[in-house]
Amino acid sequence: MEAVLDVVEAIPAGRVMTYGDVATVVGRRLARGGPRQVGTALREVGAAVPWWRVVRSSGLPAVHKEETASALLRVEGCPFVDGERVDMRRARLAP
DNA sequence: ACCTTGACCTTGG
DNA sequence: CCCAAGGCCAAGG
Repeated sequence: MEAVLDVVEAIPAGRVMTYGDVATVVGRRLARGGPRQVGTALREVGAAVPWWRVVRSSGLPAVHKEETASALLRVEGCPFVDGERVDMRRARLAP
């Protein structure tokens, strides 16, 4: 869980990573519950980490604060498509 | 100890 | 592209 936060903090502005990717990078050892636990961890820590740089595999931001998230991402210069989904091909940080 | 919930993912219609 | 089903597992009641 500690590792998860590190990874998220390491995401550069304007880039994003999916929950699944984070779980993969961290490894099954620490991200035991897969993507779900990543989300849970972020919820616990609150605004201490740039959680808005973590999006779903579909490219849409997290469900509860999608407005805020997309806004912040736009400010950071993250590429979008259709005006809402993140352009994964460019913004996705390689695992 | 059991049950429910949930910032999700993948696969198959 | 949209929907449903199954899997995953930590936390909280």
